[in-house]
Amino acid sequence: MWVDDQYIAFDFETSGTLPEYALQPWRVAHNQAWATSLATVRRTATGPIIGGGLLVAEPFTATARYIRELLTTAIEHKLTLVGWNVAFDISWLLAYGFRELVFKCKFLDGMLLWKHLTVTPEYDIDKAHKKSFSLKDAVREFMSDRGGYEEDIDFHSTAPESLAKLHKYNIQDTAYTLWLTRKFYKQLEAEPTRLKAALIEASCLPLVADANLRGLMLDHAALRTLGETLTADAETSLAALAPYGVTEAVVRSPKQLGGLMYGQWGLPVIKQNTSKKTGKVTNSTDKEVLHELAFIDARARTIREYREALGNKTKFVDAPLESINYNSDGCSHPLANVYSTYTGRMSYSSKQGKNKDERQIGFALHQEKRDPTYRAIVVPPQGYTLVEFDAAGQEYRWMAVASKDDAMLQLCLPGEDPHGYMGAQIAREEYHTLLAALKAGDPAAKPKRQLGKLANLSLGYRTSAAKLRTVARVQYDLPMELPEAEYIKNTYLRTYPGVPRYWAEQIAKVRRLGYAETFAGRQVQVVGTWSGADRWSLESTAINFPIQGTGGDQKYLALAVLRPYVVKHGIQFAWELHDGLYFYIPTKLVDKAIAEMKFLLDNLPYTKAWGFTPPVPMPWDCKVGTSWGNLKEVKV
DNA sequence: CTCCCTTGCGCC
DNA sequence: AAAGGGCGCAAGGGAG
Repeated sequence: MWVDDQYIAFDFETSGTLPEYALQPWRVAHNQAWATSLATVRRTATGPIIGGGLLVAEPFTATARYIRELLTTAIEHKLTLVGWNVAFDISWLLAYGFRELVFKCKFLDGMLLWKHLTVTPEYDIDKAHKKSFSLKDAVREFMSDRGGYEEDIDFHSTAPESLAKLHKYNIQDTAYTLWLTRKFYKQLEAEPTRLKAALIEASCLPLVADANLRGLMLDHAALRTLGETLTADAETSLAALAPYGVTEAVVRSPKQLGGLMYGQWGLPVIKQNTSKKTGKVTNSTDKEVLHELAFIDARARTIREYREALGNKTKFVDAPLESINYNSDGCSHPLANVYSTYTGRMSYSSKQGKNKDERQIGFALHQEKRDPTYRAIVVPPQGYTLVEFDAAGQEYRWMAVASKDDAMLQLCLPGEDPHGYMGAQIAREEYHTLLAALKAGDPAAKPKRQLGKLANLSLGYRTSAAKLRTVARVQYDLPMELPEAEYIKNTYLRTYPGVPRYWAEQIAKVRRLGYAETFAGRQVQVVGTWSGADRWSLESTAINFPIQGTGGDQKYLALAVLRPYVVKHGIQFAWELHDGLYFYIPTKLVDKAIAEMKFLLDNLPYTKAWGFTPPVPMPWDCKVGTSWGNLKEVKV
């Protein structure tokens, strides 16, 4: 239960040698950014206690004194530190050198609690305009009499009257944060499982703040090699295409490329895009189109290769290099955002600011290609080894749990091979015959399992046969035709009859309740016109949310359980990729640590944390390496 | 010129 | 009628 004197809210105001450096705490170490004000607020029976102070006029030791006072007070009195988007403020605590104390503290984020209460997926065309969860929006919505207090605040002035005003504003921010967090917390108390899911999630905040502050070390030689390869690839493609009127500008413009291919070359238009807003129809030049056109004109294949080389060079070589160049600490800082998708998953951003003012602080970490030559650019710091734990077959397993499908559940038991099973079904073979052939290295067996894997990964969410055919042809380069795709889809539905049953029952349930929930108790509001244009979208949310959302909750539970172990052994949380968690482990500790961490992960306290016991094991795989590109599976 | 929208595509 | 879901980033094109 919420008890006022167990919480203390805090908030930093920050600045730097450039205004935008105020958002980049890794510049503290280089005197390019600093905190200008720290405010702390507690509620007591006799009134609020306000702490902290103005920092910019103070010597550095005073800043440290205020921070130490906050953290030691919190630790001594077992207070939870409350903030708004608090991972940012935790990064500042860490930037000033208080790692040890920070990791002894509990944190809570009012913004995230608000999300837990209100998040709803966006359905309309206007997807870009998502609800804002800023403190100012919360104040406007819940404390309308206090609105406008943020007007005329200068975050960077050093004039005494401006500074006094800034600090007063900071105290207000902090007080509102505490009031709002308290309100949201009490609201969640009525639904204990939802509150618990939020509290487990909150446990990861200092780990995330630490990772955001530290950033990623990149291997310059690997970046150079990748850049040279992609530049050479692009030049080769361009040399082959230039005689036919292709230039870089043409390939980078769908409109110009369409004009060339369909106008001048006379290739057939096989797919069109219709704008949802204007209804305007354009000729598609996407990779599916190029894949199909390649059968009648080899130039289409080269165009696809050219466009890929250009795009990948920009995204995975130029952007990482630019971020290192920008940050001045030799690192790239893709920023992790907790609970930034409606299912609860994290996302990363690689830029701050918008349009002309954008700054390249990181790169598209979540989009890094799987190819080891791309992933090789990320390396652990000196003396550390990179270790990945990934939740084995995460979505397949949660789909098995959600659908209660007998065959799926059975295939989640130790020693089974779901893709081999599905492959055998498709090939009309006996499961164990295929397993034996796979084990014997029979060359005909592997493609059969591959097809099973494709079916298992693609068909769990109402994918059409046409879409399956496209994925098989374009992604896997399998010459599949529609009848075969239909056969595979039917085989899938026959093999796992619980899955279509789950679809129907889950849709009906969510439609009735108005919300969907994960096995951890995280919810999303799903309301709208179930009979209209939004129907498919609403239904898909109903089906998808428990699977993807539980995966997210599983990741937060894993981080919560690993946190004490990681802190105790000097291990650093590096980043996440939905079902994968990456750590830097001191190299001397690796053997012992991976065994112990895997044990913790394989035995996560689902029942205690969620009040739900998965009916099948939820194992984690472990990979170890000296870069993201050379991770090797380790059997622990 | 800036800003917004659309297309295209990378990962899970 | 038919339709996997979730994101973020790059680039051109067009509106103002």
